[in-house]
Amino acid sequence: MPRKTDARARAIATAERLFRIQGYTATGLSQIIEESGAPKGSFYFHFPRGKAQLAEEAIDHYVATRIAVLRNISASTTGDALSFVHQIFGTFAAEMVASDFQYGCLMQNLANELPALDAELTKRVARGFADSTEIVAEHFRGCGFAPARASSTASALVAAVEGARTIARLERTPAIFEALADVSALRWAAREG
Amino acid sequence: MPRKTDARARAIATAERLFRIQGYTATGLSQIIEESGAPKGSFYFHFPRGKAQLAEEAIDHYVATRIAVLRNISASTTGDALSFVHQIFGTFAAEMVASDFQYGCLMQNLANELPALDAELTKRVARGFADSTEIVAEHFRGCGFAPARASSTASALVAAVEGARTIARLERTPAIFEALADVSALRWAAREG
DNA sequence: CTTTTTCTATGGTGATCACCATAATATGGC
DNA sequence: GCCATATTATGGTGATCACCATAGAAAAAG
Repeated sequence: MPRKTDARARAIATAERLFRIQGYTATGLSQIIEESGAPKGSFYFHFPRGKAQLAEEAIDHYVATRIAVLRNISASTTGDALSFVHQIFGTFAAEMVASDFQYGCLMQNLANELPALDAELTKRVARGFADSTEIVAEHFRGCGFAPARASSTASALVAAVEGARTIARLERTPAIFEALADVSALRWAAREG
Repeated sequence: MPRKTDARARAIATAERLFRIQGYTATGLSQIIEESGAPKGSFYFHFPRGKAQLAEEAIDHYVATRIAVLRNISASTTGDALSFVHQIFGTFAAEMVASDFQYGCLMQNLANELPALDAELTKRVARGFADSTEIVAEHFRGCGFAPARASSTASALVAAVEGARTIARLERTPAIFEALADVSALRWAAREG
């Protein structure tokens, strides 16, 4: 008994988009249903646990995509920490420019509305950050960083990217990403020069 | 004709607290009125423009407090960039621990709900970030940094603090602040050692 | 005390919220 | 065509949302 419609997938994609732009609480189910073009009558058939379940599936998709991006960057800069960092900043900056600074990070948006989230959803957000950080740390270890330093640097990098997103949305310019790249470059230049 | 009640001030303080914990959209006026103990009948007397005005006054107060904190730290670490940075991370980490990781940054929470904000409120959020960054940049210039490098470093620091807040709330530990401090220390040690 | 201003109580507006019960309709396998 | 499952329409639930009109109470000024 295979699926016959794409209403479910479209609802998830629309939810991901709107949650990133507006946030979780500020986005009503009616808007998601309307903009996704999905039928209004079948929402609770596809998502019996309602809005929370929809958010879970949206963040699962978001995290998977983000991890894939990080893995790609890591693979293309093997052994080169500075290029890795620069490419991360560059990629996220480009994404923001492409969306005219409308899109935030879904994990961050959800994390800033923690009291509205149930335990399961909270767990997935935390896991998204942990998994992202681990991939970055793994790359740094591959550059010869000691494990502790690789972890610290990875955490710092992930935090910086999140903060940069917030500020870039507000200022509507990728300047903050360039500032972070500059500071990183200084750091490595200082170590080696 | 002096003020006779503190209902207004209490509403602002409660709004600031709840907006920091729950976000702007997720916090209803009814909750603010109830928790502040303010009379229900006089809200639109004190805040004729409603929720938006309340948020404006809340962020004005928040930004003023934050700027005062930054100035204090700057004054106590004159000419010492590393101590300045460490004390910033330490202070914000301590604030988060003290509130059991409940409080986010009001500027960041509002910035993540931009579509729900009117132009005036958006402007004040942006100004809060700009003013904070300028104070940090000023300190770095006082440490002998060239103006461009002082600005980049200040922007990067502010972004890192914002991202760290998000992650710290989620993980319920100040570890991310320590990671940032470690990375900063490495950076300066590399330059000087 | 009277007047003026400041503040609050009451009770509502329509809109939207997430959610759901019921029944009808598609669509597949047979 | 028949049956079982998958999907959708309809029409609602009570709750909460931000907001407001009106009137009354409290307090300062004269």
